[in-house]
Amino acid sequence: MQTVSSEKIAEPTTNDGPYLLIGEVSARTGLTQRTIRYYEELGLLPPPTRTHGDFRLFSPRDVTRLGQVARMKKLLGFSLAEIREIVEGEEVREQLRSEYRATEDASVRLDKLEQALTLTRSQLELVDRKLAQIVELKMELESRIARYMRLKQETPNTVATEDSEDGPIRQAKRGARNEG
Amino acid sequence: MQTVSSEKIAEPTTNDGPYLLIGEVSARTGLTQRTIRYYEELGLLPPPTRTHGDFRLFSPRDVTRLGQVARMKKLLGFSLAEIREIVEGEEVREQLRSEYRATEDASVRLDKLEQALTLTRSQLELVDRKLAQIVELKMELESRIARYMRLKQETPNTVATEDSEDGPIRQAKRGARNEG
DNA sequence: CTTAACCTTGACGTGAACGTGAAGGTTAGA
DNA sequence: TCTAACCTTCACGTTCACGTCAAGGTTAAG
Repeated sequence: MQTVSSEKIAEPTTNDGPYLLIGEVSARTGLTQRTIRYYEELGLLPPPTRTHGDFRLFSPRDVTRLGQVARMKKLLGFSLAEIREIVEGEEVREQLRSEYRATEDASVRLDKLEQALTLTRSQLELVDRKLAQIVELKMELESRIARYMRLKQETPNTVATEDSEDGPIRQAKRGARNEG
Repeated sequence: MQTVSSEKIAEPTTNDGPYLLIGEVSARTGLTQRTIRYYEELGLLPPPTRTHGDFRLFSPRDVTRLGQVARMKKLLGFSLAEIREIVEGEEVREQLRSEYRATEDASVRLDKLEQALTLTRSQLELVDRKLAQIVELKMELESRIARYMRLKQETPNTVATEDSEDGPIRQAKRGARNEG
């Protein structure tokens, strides 16, 4: 479809990889073309390479990155500005990677690895903080549930499981919908 | 201070609690007055009682609720519309609670408890889903860290075994006219 | 060469979630 | 009673995160 095959391009920049046009990237990531361009505009994505006609060519790495950004936004609820900060770290990480690959010097490589580790760990820490807060919320709900269960057991048992479905509780009944 | 003491109110709805004016609520929750009114407008908060001069009087429960809403938004990244759905469940829960307390009938009480349980469980499920997704993200970061650690250990004696599918990344070749 | 299906950059529109006055009423204290 | 500090309801403004044309260039195929 919109992958860029080697010889078809008049004189592209790089045509030996599975580079994608924006339409295909959009289809694969679920993001709209507008959104993708917007993310690039905000610096959430490194400027992709272009064909000589200025069509954007997205590397697999770019696509992965877009997925990361989308998830950050959806899962962590971060603003795009916050995500950019995180992702700028990612930039550095790739920079480190290329520096790593550019040398044979083991000590330099170790240094780069160490820096990449530090970076990734700080990203992880960010996620962990969110996680902890959500776990807290989860525990509150669980203790509430436990309280209900306790009350249920303490309530003297009668034989009736009859349905008295009148009154304003109909909403609650409706609220208990089926699960998938 | 903006707490409302009992006798000062001309003829409010309920004046035996530590009811607060919006300014104080704002100070305690960190939300602006505008935001609080907006949340009420959206139905995220039950309409608070009023003084005879129409000043809003927030119950401690209202304040708690505002805190919950704020956390939902911040932590889960939900839209206010989504939060309203969750919080409507909370409304029902309180309704159930008052109905529970209004009866001595054990079977009715069990029924109410059952409904409250169902409701809270569905809320918990929502939180759990988010949690699971974030854990996934966390694990990715951790595996990345693990990879770095592995590389670190392998580095002293080996050279360039690891190879991903990305080629050398060149920058855009023909200048886009609008680029800085 | 022609054409359809892509793509490009503007540029204006939109909904959500508030911010920011404006104009005026309420409350507590002197 | 008077006033400062609150509060009220409009109502328009703003930022974010895109949506949606519009006008025109590029690419692949016939």
